[in-house]
Amino acid sequence: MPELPEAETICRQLAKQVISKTINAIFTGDNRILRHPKTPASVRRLLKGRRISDVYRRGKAVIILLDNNYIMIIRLGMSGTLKVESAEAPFDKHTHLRLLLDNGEELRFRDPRKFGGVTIRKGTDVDLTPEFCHCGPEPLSAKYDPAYLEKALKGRKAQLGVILMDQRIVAGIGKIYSDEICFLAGIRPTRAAGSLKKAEYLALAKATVEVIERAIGDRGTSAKDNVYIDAYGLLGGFRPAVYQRTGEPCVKCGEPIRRTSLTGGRGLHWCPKCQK
DNA sequence: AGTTGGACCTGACTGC
DNA sequence: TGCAGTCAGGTCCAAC
Repeated sequence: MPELPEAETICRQLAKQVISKTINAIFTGDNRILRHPKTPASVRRLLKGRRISDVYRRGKAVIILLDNNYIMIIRLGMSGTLKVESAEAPFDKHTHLRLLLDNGEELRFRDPRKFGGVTIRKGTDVDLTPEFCHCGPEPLSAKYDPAYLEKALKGRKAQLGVILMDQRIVAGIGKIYSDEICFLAGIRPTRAAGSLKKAEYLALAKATVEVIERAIGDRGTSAKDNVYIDAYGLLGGFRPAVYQRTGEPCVKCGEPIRRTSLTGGRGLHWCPKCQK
């Protein structure tokens, strides 16, 4: 499922293909993925004839900046993909948005599970939009350091593994990397987030940066039942140490990986020996 | 305010 | 073989 490294990979690939292209036509599929505005007519009005001036990432979202000072926010949900293809290439029923570019190619948003969506807002600063005005710092920014973490997590009783996925605390982390960061930091994701010692906040901050940088280097993660592919249709190369490895031996000590259930079939994965 | 848990959605998988 | 049931999870929302 696309988290920060997956979204970053897609952004870097898309940037090369769509920046400075003009959107000549807009075709929609299932309109439920249109979050704001909600109608195809409004989306067409805002996008038609616009030139794409930039593509970048914020958290897990792909941000497309338009020359009319509007921002398109594309959330990939858990099964969303973005691809540039020839307008002649076939597309299936899960392709919900197609933007025809002036070079005869189409930027296509496909999302079978429809957890993703497209939002268009006025402005040039995504952090001022309702979608991101409460979003936490990027984990690879200077703002995200041990002192920030300690302050943000102080007094919090929720499990660390859950808090790390809270986009208001830190942007871009989901299930895979929450598990992986806790493992690398040697801290159980089931611990109350506010119970960490100073050295542990330091370890957590360091582990976050290391895991995210490594995952970006590997172009993201494609887990067992995971449908993530990048903008070139390739699978990610990151191999999780604990995520979805319940019962399998820990890569460091061989102890079977444990899984703690959360609500809705979700779970935290961790090594009972390596993580305290 | 912080925390918990259900709903959304569908392909892939499991079990009878 | 076929069909019902289960699982996965990002985000939003309701309820304690």
